[in-house]
Amino acid sequence: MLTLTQSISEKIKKAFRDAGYDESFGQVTISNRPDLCEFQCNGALMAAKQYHKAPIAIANEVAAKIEDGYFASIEVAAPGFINLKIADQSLLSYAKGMFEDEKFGFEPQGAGRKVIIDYGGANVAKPLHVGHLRPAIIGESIKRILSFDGYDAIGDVHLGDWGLQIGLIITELKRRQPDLPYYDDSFTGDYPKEAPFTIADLEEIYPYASKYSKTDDAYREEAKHATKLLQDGHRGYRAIWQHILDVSIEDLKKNYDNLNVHFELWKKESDANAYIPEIIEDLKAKGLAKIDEGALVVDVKEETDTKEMPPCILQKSDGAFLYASTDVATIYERKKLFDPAWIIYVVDKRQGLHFDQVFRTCKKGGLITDSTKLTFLGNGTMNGEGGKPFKTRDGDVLRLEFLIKSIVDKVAERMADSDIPADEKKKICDMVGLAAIKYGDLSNQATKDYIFDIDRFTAFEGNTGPYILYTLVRIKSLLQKLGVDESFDCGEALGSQKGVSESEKKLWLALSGFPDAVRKAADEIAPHKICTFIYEAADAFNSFYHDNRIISQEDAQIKNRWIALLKLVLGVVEKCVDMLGIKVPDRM
RNA sequence: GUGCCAGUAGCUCAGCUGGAUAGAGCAACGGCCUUCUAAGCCGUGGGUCGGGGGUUCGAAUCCCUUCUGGCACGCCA
Repeated sequence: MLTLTQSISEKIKKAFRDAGYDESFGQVTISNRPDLCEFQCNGALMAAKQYHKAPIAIANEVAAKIEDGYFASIEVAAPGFINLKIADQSLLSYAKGMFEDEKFGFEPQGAGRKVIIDYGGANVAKPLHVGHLRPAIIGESIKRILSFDGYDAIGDVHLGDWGLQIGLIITELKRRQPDLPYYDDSFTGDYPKEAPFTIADLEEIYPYASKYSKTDDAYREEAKHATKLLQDGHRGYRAIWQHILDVSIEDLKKNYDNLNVHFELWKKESDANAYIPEIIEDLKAKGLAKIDEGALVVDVKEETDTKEMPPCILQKSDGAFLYASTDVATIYERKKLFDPAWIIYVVDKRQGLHFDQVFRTCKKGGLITDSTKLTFLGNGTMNGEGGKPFKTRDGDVLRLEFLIKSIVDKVAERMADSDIPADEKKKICDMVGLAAIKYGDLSNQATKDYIFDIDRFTAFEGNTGPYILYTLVRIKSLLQKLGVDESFDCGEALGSQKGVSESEKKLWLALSGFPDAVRKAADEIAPHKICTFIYEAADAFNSFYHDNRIISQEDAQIKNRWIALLKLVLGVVEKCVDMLGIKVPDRM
């Protein structure tokens, strides 16, 4: 079905046509002057130039042609705006269509197309830290939005398991436990099933080794060498690597689960490793990959470049592969295994140049064709107070679980007086805390840096996740008190326009913007547009709620229409919140 | 040095494919709870949209320039 603005636009376009003008000027938008009208058309202003005519004259001619009955008022305002108010019955009739549609009037566009969203960025052997939060939250939301838009949306965690970090751990572990069989080249038996370390050990070993390698060149060289040996298939190192994977992935799954972030694919950089040699041979054969300063590189400069564009390095002078190699190979692998129409990377924006190089290499080398769109969605950084990077008091990166805990604790403080049983309350605090974090994050543009202020996010007033949840909980509670069940016929309840108040109409209008809002969010891969819609709907609902006593309403027709309204608010907003990856409690 | 991004109310952010009086939340101030959850609602004050040019009937939005801040620029990921 058409969205409300589309369907109004159709009528205005017809009027432009009937008045002898190009119908493209009939596009209608939601009014930016709600005091004057609900919808506006600026087409007469734009048509004035082409037809060499005063805009006001065009507007008047067009307004005279607009079909009567659908609108409550049609006004022309200087210098040439056409201002429209929709009639109650037209609006309710549109709302009826939303009820009857599985997606509330939203027309999916992605059917039959596969999109892979790469938004994990987690590394094995390293705990999730605050830097992992944004890609996880944004990526999960984009996946849900695109899935709603009909795409076959696949989230891939794409674990970092193949770089120097593993070499560092192997080296450090060797220093600490040199007698382990993994380091004995003459060992031919089976390696132990059990890892010689726990996740807690790894979380200590890696930072230590990383730090130490910066002060000791020989140590660093050894780690690089270990990385190379691992990639070349060193048996013992492969076994250690497998232990690291086993221990880490279990822990990561648990942590992502707690965030309500889920991946369809748990692929790893190493999975793409097998493709690297053939890709390199191919690129060499095509004359694209060349030795430069000892490294194997692909020149990715383009004539239109206005900036320096360093080549994409596929193989280091010591023969080892690196970040760019695995990313190129990953795209190749994805093309081969899934042939997606679209691959979206939700990764820190500081990696923009790297992905530019990788994408160009893939396109130049024919590893990917025009049938697969590549998008780099660089997310901005989450900063602490004063816009400075989020650190602990000691200056270390803050672990994600600590951040979440501090938010949930604040929520619990707020809920201390509630008489909800402790175990249920705990679950509610988790949900509300996560909603505070996610809504706070997603209501900002994904590509911009933003300030995460714990006190502000846990304040629970204004445009926040908890406010949204509170609103939904209110509605749930109302419907429960009203005893409304599935059999309630919303369509029939919309038959009467009796006594539609201003606040009620505003709420219907707000809800009718759902298809447009989701369309924009999907087309622009911009979850914050969903947040804007949610807030406007919640705001309109709370005004309506304040103005009208629903349960005690005696007129059955009005009461039933209000029940339908409640159901539509709940259905639409819950859908939106779900697209953000936020869960709604039954009470709070 | 080259390039990218940002600069909008005291604070945090929307708005940016040109349109009417630039919006919201927080903070400040003033109202509203014997009545469906006050984590709410209603209202007041607060902005030469970093500065300067230009294009246009019309610019926060497009172009140029300049200042400030952040980031990235060959063998880390």
